[in-house]
Amino acid sequence: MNISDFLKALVPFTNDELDDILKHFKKEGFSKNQMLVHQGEVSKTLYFIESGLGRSFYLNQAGKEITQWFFGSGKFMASADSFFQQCPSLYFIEVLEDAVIYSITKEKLDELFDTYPKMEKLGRLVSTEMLTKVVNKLNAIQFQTAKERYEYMLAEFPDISYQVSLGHIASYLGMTQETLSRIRKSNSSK
Amino acid sequence: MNISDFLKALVPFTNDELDDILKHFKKEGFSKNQMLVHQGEVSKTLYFIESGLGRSFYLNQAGKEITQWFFGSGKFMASADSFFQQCPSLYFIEVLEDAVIYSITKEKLDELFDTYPKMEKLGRLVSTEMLTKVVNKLNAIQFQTAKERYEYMLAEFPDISYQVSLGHIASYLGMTQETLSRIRKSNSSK
DNA sequence: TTCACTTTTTGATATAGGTCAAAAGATAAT
DNA sequence: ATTATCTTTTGACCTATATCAAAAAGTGAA
Repeated sequence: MNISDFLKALVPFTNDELDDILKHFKKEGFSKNQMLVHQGEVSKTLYFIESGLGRSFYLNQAGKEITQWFFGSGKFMASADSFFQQCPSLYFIEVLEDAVIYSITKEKLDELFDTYPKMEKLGRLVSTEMLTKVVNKLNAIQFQTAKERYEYMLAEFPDISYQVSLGHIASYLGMTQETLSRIRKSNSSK
Repeated sequence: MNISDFLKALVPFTNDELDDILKHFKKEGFSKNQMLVHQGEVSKTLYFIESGLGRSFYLNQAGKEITQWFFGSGKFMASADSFFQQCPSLYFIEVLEDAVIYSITKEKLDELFDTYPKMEKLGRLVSTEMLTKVVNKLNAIQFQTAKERYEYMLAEFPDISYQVSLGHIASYLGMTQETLSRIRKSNSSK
């Protein structure tokens, strides 16, 4: 999804405003497996995925990668804690499928917030929407069986469920890949 | 914590602005066990807790109350999904300790957003902060043992951990009250 | 096409934490 | 004070899912 369509859908920007806003973004292609943010660094960049797929993940005590979130096309992507609070990132951000991405620095975004009250509104809408999604995932994770969690994933992110490796999905859903493999098997035999 | 101190700490409102903004809120006392929002209703009200304590919870399939969030003094409280998306609330909002609460309707809040760009900023800051907290809880719930989750709660909400019943805390942390009771016992014997 | 490497599947076993039931301890109302 | 009600603790047992190990399937480069 195109970034200007996305912006216009949320807040009624004029074309002049949109032009100026888009000037602050940089459009770039990234290829599969590129790492956009590393754990421990302070991330200064917010990404918007026009096409492609990304994820955030961290390394647990055992050194295993734990996927924390998937970012599909038409979504903003960031190491939220690091970008918004300007603290060292707990997460890596990785491109999973070749992607076309718009990016903007924190400074430029803050400029936009100062210039356009409508941008503040956009920021507020995007974060409340994200908040709702995280709360949904939290409820799914907290009170559902492994199988129900996988079904939640299929319902909420149908596209992603088929593009991404079993291990990434399993860690995202808080289960081992063995368990997810068994769930898939039992589902397919019905 | 006082609402005007809270607002001023986040965004530099002038005194005139603050006066006008506060006029849109209503100050009220509520007593323990009062229910402010019921599951299924569309909530039109955002609350700010000056003193006291509240929680959101829902009933699971078995009809058991599952605490979803605690709201301490100096925080905004709402059934976020219902208030922001104006959909039927998945949650109840209940007062747990006698409270002094400021409330504002969605209409009046939207008026404020339209009048004061600074209010948009406030809204954005409050939701990103909330987002960060929910993400933290999600990580705690998803990858920690019951005991670690309780320790996360003690660290993140030390005050609440002692004011609230065992059962409420247990469901908040995604475990049974029996398990939490055993954890507390094993902690105290060390 | 073959070899190296990664991902997924399968099997056997272990365990954290759930469930159920009942006792003990608090709290509140008459 | 006494009874009723609610909350917490304790014990016995069970189950979903983790862990460990190895086989099988898939992918890609030379």
